[in-house]
Amino acid sequence: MTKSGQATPQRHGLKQERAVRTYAQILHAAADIFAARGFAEVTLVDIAVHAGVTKGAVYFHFANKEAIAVAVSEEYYARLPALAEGVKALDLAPLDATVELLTRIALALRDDNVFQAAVRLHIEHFLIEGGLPTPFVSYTELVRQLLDEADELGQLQPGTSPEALARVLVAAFFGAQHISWVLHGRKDIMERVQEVITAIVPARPGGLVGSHVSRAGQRGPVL
Amino acid sequence: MTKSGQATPQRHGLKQERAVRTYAQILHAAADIFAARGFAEVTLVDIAVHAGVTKGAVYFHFANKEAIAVAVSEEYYARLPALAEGVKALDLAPLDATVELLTRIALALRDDNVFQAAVRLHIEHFLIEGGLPTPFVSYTELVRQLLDEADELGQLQPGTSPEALARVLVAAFFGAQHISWVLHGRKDIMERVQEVITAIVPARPGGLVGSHVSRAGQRGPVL
Amino acid sequence: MTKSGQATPQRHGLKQERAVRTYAQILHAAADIFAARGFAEVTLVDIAVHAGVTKGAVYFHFANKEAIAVAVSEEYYARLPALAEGVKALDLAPLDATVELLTRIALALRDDNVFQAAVRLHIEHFLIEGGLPTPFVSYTELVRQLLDEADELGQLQPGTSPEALARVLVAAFFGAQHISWVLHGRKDIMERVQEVITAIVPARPGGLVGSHVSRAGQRGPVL
Amino acid sequence: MTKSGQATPQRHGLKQERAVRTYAQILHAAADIFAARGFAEVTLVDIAVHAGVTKGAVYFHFANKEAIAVAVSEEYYARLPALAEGVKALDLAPLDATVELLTRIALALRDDNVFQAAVRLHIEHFLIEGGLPTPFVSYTELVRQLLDEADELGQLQPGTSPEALARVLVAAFFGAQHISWVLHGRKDIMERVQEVITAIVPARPGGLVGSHVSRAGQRGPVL
DNA sequence: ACCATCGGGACCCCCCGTTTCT
DNA sequence: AGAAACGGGGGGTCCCGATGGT
Repeated sequence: MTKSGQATPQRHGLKQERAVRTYAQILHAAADIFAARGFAEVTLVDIAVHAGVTKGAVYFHFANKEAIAVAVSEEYYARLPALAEGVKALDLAPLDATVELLTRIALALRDDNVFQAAVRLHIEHFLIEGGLPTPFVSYTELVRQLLDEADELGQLQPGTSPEALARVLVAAFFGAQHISWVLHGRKDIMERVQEVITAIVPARPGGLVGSHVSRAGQRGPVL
Repeated sequence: MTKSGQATPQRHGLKQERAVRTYAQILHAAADIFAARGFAEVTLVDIAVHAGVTKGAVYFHFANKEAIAVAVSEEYYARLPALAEGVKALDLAPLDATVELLTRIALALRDDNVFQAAVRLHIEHFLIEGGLPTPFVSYTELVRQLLDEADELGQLQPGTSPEALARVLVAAFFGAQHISWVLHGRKDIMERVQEVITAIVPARPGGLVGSHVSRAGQRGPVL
Repeated sequence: MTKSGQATPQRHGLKQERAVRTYAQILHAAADIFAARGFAEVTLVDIAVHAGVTKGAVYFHFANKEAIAVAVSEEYYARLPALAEGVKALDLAPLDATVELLTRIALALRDDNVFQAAVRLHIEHFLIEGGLPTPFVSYTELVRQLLDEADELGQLQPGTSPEALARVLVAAFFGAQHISWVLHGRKDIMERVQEVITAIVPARPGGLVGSHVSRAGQRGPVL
Repeated sequence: MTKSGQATPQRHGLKQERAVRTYAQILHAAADIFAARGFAEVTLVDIAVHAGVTKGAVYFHFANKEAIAVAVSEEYYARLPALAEGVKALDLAPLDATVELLTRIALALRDDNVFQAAVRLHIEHFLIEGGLPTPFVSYTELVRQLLDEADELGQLQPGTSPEALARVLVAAFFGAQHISWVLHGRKDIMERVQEVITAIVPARPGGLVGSHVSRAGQRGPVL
């Protein structure tokens, strides 16, 4: 959330740095409020007020309400690869990397309202006429690559298709976080995701479920 | 759809059978249209027109738009047990019964717009102020019971919690059908659900994935 | 302006007589206010307030603001023939009838806000997306028929085309009333129209400009 | 269009000639676009874009949107006398001069978008809060002077008031061009104006309708 | 009882003409 | 002169009662 780094580097042709600040304010205010109340129940004014600017400012930066939603969603899709890079950098075995990736995404879903907003907006994507990025595919692709590697190392059950397993894993992860959200406001998301990992990801050689790495990743009070 | 039974059990003594017909018309029109366009994008007039009645008629039978959504959802929750009974009647081994149940629900999701509408409405439940039944719990409970039985028969991996497995299964199933819907309009739902079953339900002794029963179910309509 | 007669006989399928009343109220309020301030400067709320109803009522009777304008315009085009009939009934010589017709229309423009509104709306027709009736043509046709008759009676200058003369007459009449409106709020419309008649309509045999009939038509204080 | 002269007489000492160019660009872009779409339907951005400048530039030169409209209108009123001078220079008999004047104005209305814009803006003058020059009066005055001269030469019908005839002529001319605009996009304006002249201007001694001069004028551009 | 007609009021998005910073 | 921000409605839409017909 710091100005440098992940969020809205130098989008568009925003010339003045005040504009960049305003843009980011609006985007994050929107993420906050979309995460909490969804697309339909949020008005432009809500976003503007929450961002501490006026409707006009919002209108200057975004063509319409949908454009804001799209921008939030794109911010999410811009962060995902960064997250993946972070895992890559750990140089783990593929299955451990998979677990680590899912764990980190789960954490982000619990703590980062851009993630929360993006998921919720995608759920409501039919309300948003144009142009949310297609969900799941890049995500599934990410997981599939890791499982392919694992397969080559002979770490999957024989006869298991990495592609199918990736799809199942993504589906289960998505379902688990969704159910956790609906039933308990994502309070239990880490446990539910752990269950998913345990049940679906093959046991890793010499490793317990939940490696030290992924444990380390759990900064917040998971249990 | 018979007057007695699951749907609209003698709703406040509808004397004239025309009223019953009108009620059912509205309900099914609503299911159709909710399934296709969601809650927010549907207006009372849309439902009225699609049902071939006037706004006044709708208003007579339902307090408001949400009440219609709730009624559709309740219709769904009334059908679920019936579906479960159907599986029970087959007298299958618990894991086979689980598979059968999931398969049948997937088929219903593909073919029956009450099911489709209910899932979609639940997805948008935050738009619907009051009173959609809490989702997932009865569902998860159903699966858990079957897995408990399987556990007692020693058909689960040692150390596996039936409850956790039930949650994972439900999550994966939900996620799979959702992704299938978003990406391909549920055209590939059966394959995706099969993948889920294969990856999560333990292999049944001497049984291939997809028993004759569930195969048979893949052809005809649900009931 | 009485309920019976000229205005809004039994439009649409307005079943309840309150509805008919409301419709007429809105229409006349709109005429009033359009006549005074034009299309663009009038809001739906203005009309609703002036009619003593709410926006909802307006929305029930008219699809949008333009539809109101169109209705007012149509009301005008419904009254024109009636006016022409009134002249026909006098059984005057064609040129006298022409004069009488123009005179009566001028009076209506001075006194009747449906006429005023229609003319003004037509002036702003480019603001009104769809469907104002094409102006001038039926009007010109009316005059041309009278001049044709006069021509057959040899009352036009030899070599004069009745059609062209009709066009000129209509143009001059329209121009005169417009200028009178812009410069003097139509206070001097009768004099200006009289000037037009004098200059363009050939002198009638044995008749002075401004026959007794048309004088009689001038109920208000013309001079 | 030359820098000196009719348009933009040293408007508040524009030092830079770039500014002069920009001013003219905006003015003519505005004329174009006002002529085509009227005052209300044109936005500042439309004008700015069409002129190839930014909103800021527009605001530098004009206080607000109305000021642009007023400037266009004034440009028109600055050109009218020049047009009259051109006719004067031909040294025609007064009635011929009248015809010539009307013909040239008609041509300008057909070909020059400053004229078109001005007429249209005047039509919508009620939308333009302050300060459009009062229309018709200087125009009528011009014609009246010519008809006065003709009267003194005994070229009007006895008993005809030159003033009234001027008013009728202006009214008919205005009406004709307006109707031509509304019905046929001014394609037939020359014919319609010719009809007006034929019907209202007394036949000139030894001259046919449409003198060689005005005929000549029908071909080339106005100036 | 059941349903149709009609009217009520509450927003919301969008758009735009304007200033205020650079 | 350009970039950015401002704020005020307008029209449209909708969900829903009141009121009557059948």
